[in-house]
Amino acid sequence: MSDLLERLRDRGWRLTAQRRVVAEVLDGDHVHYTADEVHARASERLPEIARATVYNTLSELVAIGEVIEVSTDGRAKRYDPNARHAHQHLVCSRCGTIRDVHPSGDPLANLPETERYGFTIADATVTYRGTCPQCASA
Amino acid sequence: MSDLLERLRDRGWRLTAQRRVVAEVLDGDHVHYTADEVHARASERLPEIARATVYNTLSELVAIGEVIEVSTDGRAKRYDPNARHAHQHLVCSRCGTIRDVHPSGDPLANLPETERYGFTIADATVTYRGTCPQCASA
DNA sequence: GCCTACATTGGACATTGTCTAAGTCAAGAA
DNA sequence: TTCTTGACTTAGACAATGTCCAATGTAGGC
Repeated sequence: MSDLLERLRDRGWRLTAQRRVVAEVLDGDHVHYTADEVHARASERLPEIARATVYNTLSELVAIGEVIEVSTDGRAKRYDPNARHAHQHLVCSRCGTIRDVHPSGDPLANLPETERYGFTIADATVTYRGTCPQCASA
Repeated sequence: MSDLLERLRDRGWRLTAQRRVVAEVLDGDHVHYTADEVHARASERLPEIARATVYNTLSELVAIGEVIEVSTDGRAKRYDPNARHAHQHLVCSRCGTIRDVHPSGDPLANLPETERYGFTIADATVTYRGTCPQCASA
């Protein structure tokens, strides 16, 4: 099934029930959950899973680049399993939901050398903010 | 001195010592402080200022658009007093410091209608991430 | 099937931010 | 100037999110 699990095994990860469940939760849907939402969904399948384990697993997935950590507001971070395709985010200012979008152009090209101040720049993220259709009609 | 205070008075704000100090801290420097850093610096001039007051004042300044709230990582929000000139941010992944930068082009123009999913888009922010010279040499 | 290093657990703790009730004070009125 | 009043501030409790640790459990190699 999930080739995410394959890749984890290739990295020498022990495949525990907990990690499997967390990976499945992330894999299953295209919404970007908070750590607590992942925990809630994982608990449905594996009721005794600890919050700390979810946090650990998510951090590890982020560290190896399988998942991207997104913090759009000052609230909880959200976890984006779609790390394999470059994309940006569209955020609803009211409810906080996030959609993946694919703008054209490369933002890095828009930052001239004189505006880099000696930084070694690794990447650029673009966040579009607005109101989603559901919140607009509510 | 600060015409920020002028503008606040024009809006009917009561000019208390606390608000004055918070405005001065933001005005003084071009670094983007966290709320606690603002509180620490404000305390130097007005030792009895409460944390809640700093939070209140910052929120109010954000609400009226004098200050921008920036959350680049999942940690504390930072407050950017440079709200009057459009700009983006360059963030050091290691130490978290933020610099204002002015890229060319308009990111909004790069998001085609088919990628807007019915959202009413208000604005776009670009965050460049990398390593600052200080962290690179350390 | 046994071992053992790695993973999980549960709960204490840390950080950041919010709320409230009681006291204080800026600024307009007299 | 002094008075009055409603907006502002305070201290501390509380909430949300995230981190850490010692004890316990278990995946996978032998």
